[in-house]
Amino acid sequence: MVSIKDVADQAQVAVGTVSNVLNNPDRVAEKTRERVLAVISELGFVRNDAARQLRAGLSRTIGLIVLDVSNPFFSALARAAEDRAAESDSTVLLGDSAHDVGREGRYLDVFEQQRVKGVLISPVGNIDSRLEQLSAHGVPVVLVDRVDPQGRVSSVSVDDVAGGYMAVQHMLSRGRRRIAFVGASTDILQVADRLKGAQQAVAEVPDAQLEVVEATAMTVLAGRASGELLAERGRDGLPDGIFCANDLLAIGVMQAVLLIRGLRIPEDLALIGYDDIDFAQSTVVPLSTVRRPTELMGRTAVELLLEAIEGLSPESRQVIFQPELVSRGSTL
Amino acid sequence: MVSIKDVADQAQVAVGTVSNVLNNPDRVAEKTRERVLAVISELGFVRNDAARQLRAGLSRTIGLIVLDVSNPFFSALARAAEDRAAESDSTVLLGDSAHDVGREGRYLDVFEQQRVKGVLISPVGNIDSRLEQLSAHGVPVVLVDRVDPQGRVSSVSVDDVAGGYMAVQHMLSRGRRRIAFVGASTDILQVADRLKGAQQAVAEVPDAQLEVVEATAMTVLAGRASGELLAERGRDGLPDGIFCANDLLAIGVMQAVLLIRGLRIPEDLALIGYDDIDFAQSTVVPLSTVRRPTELMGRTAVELLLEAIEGLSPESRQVIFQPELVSRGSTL
DNA sequence: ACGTACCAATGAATCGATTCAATTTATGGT
DNA sequence: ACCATAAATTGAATCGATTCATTGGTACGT
Repeated sequence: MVSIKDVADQAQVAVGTVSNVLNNPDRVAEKTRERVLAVISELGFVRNDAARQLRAGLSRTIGLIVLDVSNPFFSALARAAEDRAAESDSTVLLGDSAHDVGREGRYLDVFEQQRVKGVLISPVGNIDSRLEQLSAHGVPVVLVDRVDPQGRVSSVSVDDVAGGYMAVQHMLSRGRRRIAFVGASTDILQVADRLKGAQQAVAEVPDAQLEVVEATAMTVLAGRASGELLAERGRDGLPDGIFCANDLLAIGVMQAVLLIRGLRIPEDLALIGYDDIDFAQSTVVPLSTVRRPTELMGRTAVELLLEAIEGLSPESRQVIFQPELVSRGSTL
Repeated sequence: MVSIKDVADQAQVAVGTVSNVLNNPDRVAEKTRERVLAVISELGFVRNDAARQLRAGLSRTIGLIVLDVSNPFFSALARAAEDRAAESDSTVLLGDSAHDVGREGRYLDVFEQQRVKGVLISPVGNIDSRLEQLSAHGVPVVLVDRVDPQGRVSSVSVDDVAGGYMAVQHMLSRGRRRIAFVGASTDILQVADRLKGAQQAVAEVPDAQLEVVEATAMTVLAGRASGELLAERGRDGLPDGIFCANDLLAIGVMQAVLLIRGLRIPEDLALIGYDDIDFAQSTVVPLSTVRRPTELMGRTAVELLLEAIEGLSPESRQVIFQPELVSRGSTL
């Protein structure tokens, strides 16, 4: 394996000079620099990161742990984070906890051993003890899609109450009045917030009413079941607008309403989802939905982390983004 | 920052002993070991990976670069690879090239600098020059979902010809005879292979015929367009079985056929896709499809890499997996 | 010709864990 | 009690890049 020493010998300079060619090129005379660079590519020298960061005490790496890489929200966020990190000459190590506490823990261990500069994490469950440990070791943390109730660390998240509000307000503005909310258990914070927003919107319009339909899960199949349940009532008992807590549910509802009951969307029924997954624009009737500013969140998360690393702002910051309404055929 | 030296001082032993507690616990007397472990947790000592691997010359890390983390095929593969690597006390660094040569290159650079043990890669384009460089530096490589035509490195991939064959053979065995293949340009190797398999299956049945419909892309919308084109012909010109080169296309075809033309699946038309994406089982009529053994591929890729690292088998191995038919409602 | 800056280049010390030859301590047999 | 042997412990050397005080050169002004 080629080391800086080999390069130095071959180029007839001291190791310090080679190091300067790499890190402070302007301190080295042009002739020398060229000679060294020539030797570097001739020998195929590649910097040993371990030695660098042993000396430096810190790596140029940021750890990112997401709940599910295959979730488009997280993969897009990860990409944005990587791009932003690259701009600051850092690399992102991506870990997929797959909603598993054990995997999350293993990644945190690895990250600590690697002496990452900081950690971005969308935590599985309660990470209080982990937060303690990381901060005890001086590793900055930024929460993603979650706020720290105690405000110890910075976070980026989305205002789901506003998202729920804008979804329902959109249907109300289109003249719909009998609104149904379809979502899984409100134990899930995000679902509860979206419902809260929906309630606020309905409260502002005198003759509007909101009905809550609890689905068994946040899946297409659960949505289909809820859709059938609603459609069975016949024309009169039917709501004229349905807000689903995510796009998968909405797709299920659409399948039930359209195919199994032969109703028309949006004529008989307006429908809106949440998340703007890829599929939303490919449904039979393109699905209106609420989109989170994924890329901005990824970039901002990295920026908050860099701030924390550089100790610029000692106090933590909770950045909350506003979601965006995407209006498509299902609410025309 | 707590180092092994601090632990040694506090526990009144030599640094070598602390190291042995961590790496060769049975060489240390029980009493000493306990004392050292107590100090370790008391001081919150965390091994410095940089120092370890500087000394060792090699990390305990494997680099994995996939084309798209949000693709369920790759995310499942990545998870399996991580699990397998963990069993061998290694960690996987996951990089998402997002089909971008620049990103791929950046990851390879980082991996080289980090002195990863080896690299698993699903390459974006031609990586001949990269392969040269990596092998020149002695970094073992295993290709994923791609074979090296020159057989220099090991690989894991899927027999797409067999997959195409079993999809069409399945429909033939159900009595279908007028088969259509819907796929994007056969420039894509995978599409070409699946078509080849379809042709083989049809060739084995005297009165069966195969028609090729070229879609503009491998998406739901492109599938819908192709489906409408086919359905426009009316009953007589219609095939009685459609094989789509992936599930997205099949979902599009299903939308067109079912909703826009009011045909029945599978009565009027059998339909089968490829990939077994999550959505396949949630379509209105559950979609039959062909599944690749994703987890096995991930595990095997790691195993081939470990073999190459340990230099057990100097010659490369091309492992080709057989896909599996998943029969659902759309081909009953 | 001499002194003062300034620019380039040098190379020893450093980071922290591991390794291994050397040394100390413990154990058992007679 | 003594020696042989095994077990436990020690600590200096090592990995490779960076840093920085120091040295060697060059240019310029007087």
